[in-house]
Amino acid sequence: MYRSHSCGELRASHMNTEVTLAGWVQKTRDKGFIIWVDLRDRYGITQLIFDAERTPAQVVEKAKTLGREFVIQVKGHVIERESKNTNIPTGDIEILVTELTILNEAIVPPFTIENETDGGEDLRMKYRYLDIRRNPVKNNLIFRHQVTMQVRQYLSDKNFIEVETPYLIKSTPEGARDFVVPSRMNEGQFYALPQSPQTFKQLLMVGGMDKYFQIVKCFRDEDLRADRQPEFTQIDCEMAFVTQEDVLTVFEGLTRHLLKEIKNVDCDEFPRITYAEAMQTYGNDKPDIRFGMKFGELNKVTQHKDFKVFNDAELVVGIAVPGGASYTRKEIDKLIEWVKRPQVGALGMVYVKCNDDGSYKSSVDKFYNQEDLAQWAKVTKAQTGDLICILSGQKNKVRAQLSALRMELADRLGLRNPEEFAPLWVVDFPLLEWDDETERYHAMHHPFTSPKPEDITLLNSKPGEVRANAYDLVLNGNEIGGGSIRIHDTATQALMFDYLGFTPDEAKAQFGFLMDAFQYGAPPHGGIAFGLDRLVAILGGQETIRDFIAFPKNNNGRDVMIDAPAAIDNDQLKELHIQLDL
RNA sequence: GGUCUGGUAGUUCAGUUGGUUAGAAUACCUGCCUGUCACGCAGGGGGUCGCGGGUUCGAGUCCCGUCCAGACCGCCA
Repeated sequence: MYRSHSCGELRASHMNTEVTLAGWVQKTRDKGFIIWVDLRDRYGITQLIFDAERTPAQVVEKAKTLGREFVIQVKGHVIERESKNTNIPTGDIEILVTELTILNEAIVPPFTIENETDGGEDLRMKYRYLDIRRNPVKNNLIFRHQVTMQVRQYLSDKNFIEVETPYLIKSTPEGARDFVVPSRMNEGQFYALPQSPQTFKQLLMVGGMDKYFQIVKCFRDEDLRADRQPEFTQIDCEMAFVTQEDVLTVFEGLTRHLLKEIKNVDCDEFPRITYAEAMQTYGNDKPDIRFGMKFGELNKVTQHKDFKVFNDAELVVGIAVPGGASYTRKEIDKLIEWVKRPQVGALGMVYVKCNDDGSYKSSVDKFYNQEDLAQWAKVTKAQTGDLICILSGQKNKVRAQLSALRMELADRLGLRNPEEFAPLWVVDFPLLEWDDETERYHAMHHPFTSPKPEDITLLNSKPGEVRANAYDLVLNGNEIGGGSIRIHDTATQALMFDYLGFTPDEAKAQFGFLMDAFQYGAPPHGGIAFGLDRLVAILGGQETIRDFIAFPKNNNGRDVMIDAPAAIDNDQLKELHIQLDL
């Protein structure tokens, strides 16, 4: 045994006992007559003392050679500190060392192993094993473990069983780009890594495993973001013999359980809004409802004047910014510049100051009088002291732009408190989505999502208006889960594939196994998948998922620590029958 | 594929209209210090200013290209 106790557990009650500790040297403080060493492990820090009067001389000499991150083992007695440190749990005691063993020396680390490190992002990623020694990253990984344990606990208690599905599967053209793995034994053929275990969990339903879940890696070869990694983890769930209501109930329960167990937050029943409402009210299908600033559509109250910009616009829509009337002209100009950036893409912004004296001052006073502006304030629910920001143009674009502005302003106003949690369901997503590039409809969720029965007749006339039995769970402006009731009969599935532009042969080649399975008694089923990395990050109060992943990839999908991806040698390529064309 | 921001000591950063020997903090090394815990004090070492080209008497600074990192748009059923 290298140690009798951890570096986090000794207290005054252990006084005078002999202990053996092992860990890393966090810091040495050499006062000449006494050397203190902070010894660190996963559990905490314990202060060691090497005292010229009480410690053997050769031990003191050895202590003088210790550097940061040396791995050492010490034997000694727990003694009371003369001056205590109330900042750490072990602050009442220290270890008077009698034996010191250097288990391994360490070169000077490239950044400090402290809560507030001096290391930048890329350096920390390159030496991630050192970064993990720091409390913020270490605690995030422990936090993630606690969340996954609670998920397993809850679902297992509800009679779900965890089943593993394969990682080497078949590529499909729908959806994200696949990561692809060449097969040595099958010349010229490739596996694909799953974007999700979707078809397998449906086949498990056909197999009678009526409540399934899996905490599973998924892979998508798309560009990264702060909240997107090429390999990520889903809590993947599916149930048979359920309606949408059943699924929402179970997973609202799971989410409530996690908020209670992990954050000690009690939630009321989650609000539900339709996709159409979300788009109209927040310009976004994953609204952050911790704050207001709801959209007010102003077409009716802006027409019939000479302001051509608004008259010609498909949508004129505004939000009331709390306290914004006090912004200076310069601040508002900056805001206008912000919405005109290419990332947002607005052509301009009209604003109205709701002055304290009840009057209004707008950038379009030339066209609108005080009564008009009062109407606008009413529609956007602007109060005295607010600033109304108005964008106009093509409906979908304007909604996206104003949504971006709403989120930005909320950030600036501190309305997005990471310790506040506002979950909601967004339901009734459209089944299909028009894609300008390919000039056809795509499945908005995936091709196995069932249309609402009452909307099926619209498939031929107004395909864009067909609603699906699809839903997202949204938390603080992030989609943390999404799912649907699936198609479970061959005929409807064939109809969907036909609609999505598959010929019967293509559908058979790619999803024949699923269509076949449906012929052998597929139960009605549906499910949901949560993005675990994102969920954990949000519960942990952060926007970026990287520090909740032990070994994440950088912006370009690289692991800078192991330097992957990398070229492989010609023998390997030859064995795989692959020729590079670079 | 695109937009924006950044790249200067081990590290985090400052560096004025282009002008002497490129600075600070921290880390590191040496010495001192009778209770430290962000210890303190004194001293020291440490730089291809990402890379390549250009403008100029002169470039960390200006221009072009390129690489790297981060955020975002496209993309992510």
